Amino acid sequence: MLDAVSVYTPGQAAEETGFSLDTLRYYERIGLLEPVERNAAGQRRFSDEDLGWLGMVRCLRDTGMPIAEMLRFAKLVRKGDDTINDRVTLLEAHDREVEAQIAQLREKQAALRRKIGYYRDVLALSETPSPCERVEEPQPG
Amino acid sequence: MLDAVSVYTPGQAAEETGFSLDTLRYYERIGLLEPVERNAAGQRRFSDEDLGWLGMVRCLRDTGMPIAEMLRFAKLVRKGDDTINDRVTLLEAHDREVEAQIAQLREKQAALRRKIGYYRDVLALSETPSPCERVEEPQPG
DNA sequence: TTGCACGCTGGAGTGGGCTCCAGGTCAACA
DNA sequence: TGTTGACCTGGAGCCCACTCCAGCGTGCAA
Repeated sequence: MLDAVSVYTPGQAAEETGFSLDTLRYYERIGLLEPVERNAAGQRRFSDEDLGWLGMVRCLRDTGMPIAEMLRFAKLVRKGDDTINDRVTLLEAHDREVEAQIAQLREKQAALRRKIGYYRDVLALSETPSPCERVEEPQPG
Repeated sequence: MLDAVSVYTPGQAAEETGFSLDTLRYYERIGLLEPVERNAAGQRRFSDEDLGWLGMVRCLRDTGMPIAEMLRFAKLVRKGDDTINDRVTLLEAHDREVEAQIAQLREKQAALRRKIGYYRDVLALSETPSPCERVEEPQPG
């Protein structure tokens, strides 16, 4: 397979990853991103590998992993293939947390919808006043 | 229906709602919670209504609504029944955001699981070395 | 009558995750 | 030759949502 190795300016990297320039620099500063290659003028040139890793970071970040834990994962990756077991353990734990997060969102969303339904009933009754109907429980808010 | 009106100490309210004492005081301070009743000694006594509202707050907070927006909602609630339409609008918008959040989590979770699967394949191959199998794409991390 | 638990206040501090800024370099174009 | 525009650095600042603290009051039980 012919690996077309590309190189990206900071602006392009930001565009591709959705992280801001400042965030990319910040990630490099704290070691979440390994020191990025530079051109003669000292400007960053991101590689495909960098972008791949940033994709992973985005995935973890968007699922709520704190930076401290991403750093732990990054260290494992850098340590080499011996750490794959540990990486799986870490990612599986995270997967379970994501699952829990979704479950909790669904649950609260259901409550939210009940509330909306309650308000709708109130509105329906006030539009068509008929003394026989009644919305059961008064609700907070 | 016989409303057994209860009253709760700050400690009990914290217990019931899962918010810390400091958070309850903070919410009152910023106006997310209306000024709570006091006993002769000036200590807070939370009502069932307070707890009900705090339940709503917990639901909104746990689904990621920022405090500023909860304050907007709180103001509508205080303004009275004329605002029920606005409240529905606000909550429906929030419901859509929750939906989007869940969708995004599911999507990223799928990527996460592909990654875990990839690692598992790598592990399986290194345990049972057989040169015919190959894990397709090298992955970042 | 003292000791402890619980609560009060105003204000300062914290932690996470960026975000902004001044002052500078460099390359390309008009 | 001058002016953009993209990028550099170190360090300060910001926002959110709490969290902690000193110093104080109250009420009950041993």
